[in-house]
Amino acid sequence: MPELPEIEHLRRTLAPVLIGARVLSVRLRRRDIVRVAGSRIARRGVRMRDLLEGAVIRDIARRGKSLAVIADAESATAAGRVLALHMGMTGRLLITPQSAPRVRGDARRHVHCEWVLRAADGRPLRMIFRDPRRFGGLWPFDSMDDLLARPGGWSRLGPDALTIETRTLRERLSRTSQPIKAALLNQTHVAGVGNIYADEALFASRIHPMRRPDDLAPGEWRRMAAAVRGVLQRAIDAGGSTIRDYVDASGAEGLFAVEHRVYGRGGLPCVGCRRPLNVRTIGQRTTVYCTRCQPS
DNA sequence: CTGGTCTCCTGATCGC
DNA sequence: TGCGATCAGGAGACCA
Repeated sequence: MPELPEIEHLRRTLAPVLIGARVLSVRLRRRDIVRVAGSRIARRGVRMRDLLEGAVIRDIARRGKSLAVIADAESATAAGRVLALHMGMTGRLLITPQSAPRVRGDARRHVHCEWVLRAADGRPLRMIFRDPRRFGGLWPFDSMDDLLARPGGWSRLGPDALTIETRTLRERLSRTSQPIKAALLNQTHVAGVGNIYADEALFASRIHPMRRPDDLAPGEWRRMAAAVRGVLQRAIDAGGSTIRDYVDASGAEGLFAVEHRVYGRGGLPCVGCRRPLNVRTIGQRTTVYCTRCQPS
C-alpha cells in the first residue's frame, strides 16, 4: 500500500516527466473519485479543467501521503489550478508512452481517470489513476494557496514526517492522551506515518505502542523522531534503487519489498530477542511489537 | 474539543 | 477445485 515512501518515490519519478507537460485531454470514468474539500464527493458537475485539462504542469509537491500536481492555466487571464491526489490503500498513478498498447483486460478495471499529455520534449504520454478499493481520490483546488488554506486541503495536515524534528514531534504528539501508536497515525499531528512505519519506528526506538506521550523521556523522543525519519528514508532509498524508469514501468508492485522487522510478523520471533512478537489492536489498527524490546 | 467506533471498498487469503 | 467468511486499512463521518 502506498505510504509516504511510495508517494515520495512517485513524486520524484513523476516530476521529470510531468513538469512542463501540457494536459491535452482528460477522461473521467468515475465521477465519485473526484472529491471536494469538506464533502465526501463532488456534488456538482466536475469540469475537466478542474482535473487540469488545458493546463501546463509546473511542479509536483507532497505533504505526508498527499500529492499535489501544480499547474498553470493555459490562458494568462485564468487562474492556475492544483490537483491533489491521495492513493488511499490501493491507488496507483501510472504513466506510459501514448504509443504503448492501451491498458486492457483486468488492468483496465478500476481505472477511474485518464489524462493525455504532451511532455515538455514533445513526447505524447498517457497517465492513468487506478484505485480498486477507491479509498483514494482526486481533490481539485484553485491554487496552491487554496490547497494550503482550505479545510480539507493541507491546512489540517501536520508537518511532514520525513523531516520531523524531535521538538516538533514532541509538541505535536503531546497534544493527545492517546497511546503513542494512535497519535503517530493521526495525520493532523504529523503527516505521513501509516500503520507499517508506525510499528517499525516504535520498534526501532524501543518504545511500547501503548505508552502515553506525556510519559516519554527526552531520550525516547529523540530516538522516536530519528526512527520515524530513518525508516521512511530507508524505504525511499530502497525504492529508488530498485526502479529504473517509471515511464516504462507497468506498475510499482513489490517496489518496497524491504524486510519489515515487526509489521506482518506477528507470532514470529523478534529479530532482537527471538521471542514471539505480540499482536493487538491499537487505534483500530493491527499493531505488532515486542514486549521485551519495547517495555511498557 | 477529545476519543472511540463505524463506514467506505475490493482483492487476497483461509478454512472446510 | 470451489466457495463463503474474514481480513486488510486511510481517513472522514458520526456520536457520546
